[in-house]
Amino acid sequence: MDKGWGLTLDSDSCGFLLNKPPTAAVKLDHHHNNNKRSSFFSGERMFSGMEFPVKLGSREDQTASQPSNDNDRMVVDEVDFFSDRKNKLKSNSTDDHHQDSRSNDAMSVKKENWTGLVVNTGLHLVTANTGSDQSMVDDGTSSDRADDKRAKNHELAQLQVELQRMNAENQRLKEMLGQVTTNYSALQMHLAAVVQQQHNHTTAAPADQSSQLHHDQNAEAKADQGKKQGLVPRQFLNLGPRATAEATDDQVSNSSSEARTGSASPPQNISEDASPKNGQIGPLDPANSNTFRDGKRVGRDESPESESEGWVPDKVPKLNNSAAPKPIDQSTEATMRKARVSVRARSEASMITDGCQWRKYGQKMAKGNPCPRAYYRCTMAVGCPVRKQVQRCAEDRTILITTYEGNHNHPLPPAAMAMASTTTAAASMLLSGSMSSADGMNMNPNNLLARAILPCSSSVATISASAPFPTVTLDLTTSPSQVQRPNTPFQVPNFPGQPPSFGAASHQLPQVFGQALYNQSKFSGLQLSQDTMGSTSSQQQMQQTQSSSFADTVSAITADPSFTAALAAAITSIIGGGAHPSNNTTNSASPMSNNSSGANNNNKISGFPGN
DNA sequence: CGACTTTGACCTGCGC
DNA sequence: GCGCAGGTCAAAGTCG
Repeated sequence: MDKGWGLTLDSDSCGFLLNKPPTAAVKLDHHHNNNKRSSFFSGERMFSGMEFPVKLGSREDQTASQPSNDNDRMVVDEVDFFSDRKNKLKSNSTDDHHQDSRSNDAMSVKKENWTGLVVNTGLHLVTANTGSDQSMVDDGTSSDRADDKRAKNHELAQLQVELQRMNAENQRLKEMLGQVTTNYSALQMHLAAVVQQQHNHTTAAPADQSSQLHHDQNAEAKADQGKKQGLVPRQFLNLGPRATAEATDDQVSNSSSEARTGSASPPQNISEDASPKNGQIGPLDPANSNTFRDGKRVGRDESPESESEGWVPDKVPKLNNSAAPKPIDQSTEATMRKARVSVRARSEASMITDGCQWRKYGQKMAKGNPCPRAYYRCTMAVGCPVRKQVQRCAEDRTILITTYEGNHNHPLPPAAMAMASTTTAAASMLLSGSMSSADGMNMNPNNLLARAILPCSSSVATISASAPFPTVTLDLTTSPSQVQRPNTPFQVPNFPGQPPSFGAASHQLPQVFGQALYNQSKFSGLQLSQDTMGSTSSQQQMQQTQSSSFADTVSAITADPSFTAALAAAITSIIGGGAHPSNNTTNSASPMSNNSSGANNNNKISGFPGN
């Protein structure tokens, strides 16, 4: 009978194992076997001999009850149970556990058969262990030991079960976190857009004027440079081939302003940018084609690096000057365009830790910047098209400019989700905005985002929709508060998944968007780092008041019934449309398509005047 | 030994 | 056509 108790210990553990995945269960079993071979083995004897009926009943109880009650459970049951379980566990997966109870019933009916089965199946896994220990069994002390062991095993099993449960929970939370992060970014953009719209309506009389005012404010620095070169700060408008064609410089400014305001017009600019890619650009005017051609150049100018480094000026003239129309097919345009997301962050490290694995495949000295530009390729998946360029800002060596290009074609680790989702969302928005303009506001749910981002972009994020590569620049180096808009304090909390490196940069990823929102739209090259230039002092003050004002702003905005719908649409677009890019390789929909080869040619960074 | 970095060569596009 | 610049490739070297 003591044997039976010993058996119960094993069975208990086994009972716990029932809930566990096969692997864990197996380990436990082995462990138990080692510790309690004697008891277990005796158990087998018991089975073969006499005790099945009792065991059966107890076994059912165990299966139903789970670990906690096992201690009190009768040994007999466990013995049978253990044998059954062991055999089945080893032979089969966890599902078998459920079947165990069934089998137990069957066993009661057919003892001999069952035992025979036990022996056979058990032989492979169990018998070896048991065989050696048979002699061991039987003292009262052994039963005590068995109790202790059983208790320990029970605890262990519980802990393991709990651990697994926690792991599963953790996994779910991570997934949720990724989605939440994406949604959060979208919401921020939308919120910024709404705030800006409100601000525009309240402050400015005519939307156009107001928009221009903002634009002018934002672009002042740019304008200065642009003027130097004979360019107008409005280049942002130029982004779309159409914009240039349709609008003169002044008109361009107007259109841009509209986009900022969040009116229907904004998408136009964006759409223009993105539209070419999809070939949705409505009518391609020769002028458009021309502009588009310019766009190529602009695109290079726009390349985040160039922007960040203020290389723009040189190219800007080119853009304007490049009036020479060069007809380009839509398809060509599409191939040429590749959305990019540039992240500016302060970091001492040579490269921002974004959770992905990168392999350096090249390094070049870029004109106008003493710091070499490094080219990295994502190595987390064989065919992953994502590439990034890392270069320090010539103006401020502490600023690290990372430009992402392409969509990951593989699952991302949680740590990489934040960055990937952010960049993807930004790029998606950029493209989607273009999409919408071409097709019409309502065509794509992303339009909403585009609207949101555009207005924001004008003030906050830097979007260079221009030519080949529409680029969104997320500037983490500046304080979120915007010079232009005291009202809009979006300070984004830390990204959950954000790697510490960003923290080191002193800017959290979420801030990327927050700042992006605040940054003025920079036309590809025009802007100098206005962020750094203009707003530092005021921004700091603003930040202090941000938290309170932000809460107010949020509450006010959320109060608006329309906001809910807009928000839902934005989230939907991001999740459904925008989110996909990260996981899908060839999602052309996202701005970041893969034409790496094409990209090479297109990007040309004009010399950076400053350095 | 494999993975990664370094670095010069090569390709492509654009401006003059 | 030539030169410049950006971007990529791939051999050689380095590191764990």
